[in-house]
Amino acid sequence: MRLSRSLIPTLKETPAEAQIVSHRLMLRAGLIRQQSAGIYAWLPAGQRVLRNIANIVREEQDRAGAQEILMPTIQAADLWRESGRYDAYGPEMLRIRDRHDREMLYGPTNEEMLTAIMRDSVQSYRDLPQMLYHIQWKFRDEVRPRFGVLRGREFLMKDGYSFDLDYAGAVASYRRMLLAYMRTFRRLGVRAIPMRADTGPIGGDLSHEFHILAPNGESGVFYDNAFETIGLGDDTLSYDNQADLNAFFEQMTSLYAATDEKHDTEAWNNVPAQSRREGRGIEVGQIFYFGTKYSEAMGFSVVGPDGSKIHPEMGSYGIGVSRLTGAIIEASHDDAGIIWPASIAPFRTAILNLRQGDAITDTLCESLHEKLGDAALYDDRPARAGEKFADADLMGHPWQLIVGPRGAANNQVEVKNRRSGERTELSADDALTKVLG
RNA sequence: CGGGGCGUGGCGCAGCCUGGUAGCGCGCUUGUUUUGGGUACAAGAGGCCGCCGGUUCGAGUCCGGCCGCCCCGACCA
Repeated sequence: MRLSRSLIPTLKETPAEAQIVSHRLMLRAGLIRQQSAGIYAWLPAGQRVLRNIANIVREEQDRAGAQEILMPTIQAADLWRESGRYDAYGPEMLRIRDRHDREMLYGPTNEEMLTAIMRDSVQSYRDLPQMLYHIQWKFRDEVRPRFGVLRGREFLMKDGYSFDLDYAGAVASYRRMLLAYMRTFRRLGVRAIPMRADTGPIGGDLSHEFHILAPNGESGVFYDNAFETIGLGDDTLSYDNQADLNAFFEQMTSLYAATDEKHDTEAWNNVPAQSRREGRGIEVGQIFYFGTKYSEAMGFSVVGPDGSKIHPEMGSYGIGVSRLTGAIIEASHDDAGIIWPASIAPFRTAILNLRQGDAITDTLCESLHEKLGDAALYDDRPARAGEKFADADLMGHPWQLIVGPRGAANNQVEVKNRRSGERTELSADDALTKVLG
């Protein structure tokens, strides 16, 4: 893509409303623009990041055997009356009336809807287990939206739901998702730590929050530093092997990790002092088991092999897709701007033409652009070198191909790695190889 | 929801106290210049001063109401 033809409006100065670094950088790098408090438009570069994150989430959900569906953003109030949550939910739910004065709402989540769908479609124990998910915009009318997309009112979310015949099945689904989540975060280029979370009235140990470590995190976190070195769901594990899933679950949950809310001083003291780590974390996902809460309340049952009625055991699995965008920036940036992990960067490579209008430089840049295709952003603006450097660093492309007239005359370009800052003079072909590798 | 603050060109801000033709920096346009980390000079374009009402000969400025946005706290993915 050519920068001269793109809507990527970078800003030299920080808009006054943005306080924390990810919000500032998202505005300055031209990823988003605010429309209302906690509601954002995603501009081309931002949309690419969002799409990249969503695609990785989708691929890992599919790999774990979940099926993608798509549910509406607008739901009928009556659905929520069935579970009793219409009255219980409070002012965070955005309630709307249509032209016929019917009560509707902009969904904050979809347990009711999916339970109703299952109720209408699944009658036999033979049809279970099932695991479904959707990636959808949701809305919670936060009292006080802030921190840009980290605490927005409208947000893009992956929500998954499992339906099993019994508790053992629900546990198996839960463990499967734990592995899927660790694989997802690993591919996103961040280290997320599963922390024991509040299970509320359900009880048990089947609720975990996934936190990315970042200085601006909303929660204080305590964890065993083994999480900084162990493999987090590598490919040797198989979803088809329950022993693998159990062992992985055991490994993830036996190490200490908790937010300040669930911090247990006694257990903490059992962690060797040199392994204790304290910091702050941003929650980017949560998984939990909630049993038959909705299947009972909404009358969803299947017939068992002996003719008995079984209310399926359910679990819910969320990942904040739009929130991850901000969270990853919080965890990966420097004074100059964003440092994108390659897997989700809007553009893997930027081509910086330092002498727009110079025939040799132009030709080399065009050729690089053609070979790299859509994964590259070609800065073909008639701007000064300094501006191009600053914008490229701000936007955070993992690689920069810096093409100036001196080098171009010898078919040489400079390759800069955004994260390490390392620069290398290479032939055009070698540069391409390096960037594509 | 309690407490605090702010709305003036695309962005950052001054002007308001003490009413009298709306300003600065950045960005934008054109030209010259410069040419590897936001160059210099010149000439331009661009503003229902958040909205409504009041006071006044006259309101960005004073008064009232409303709307929007931000920060701290409580709350929350």
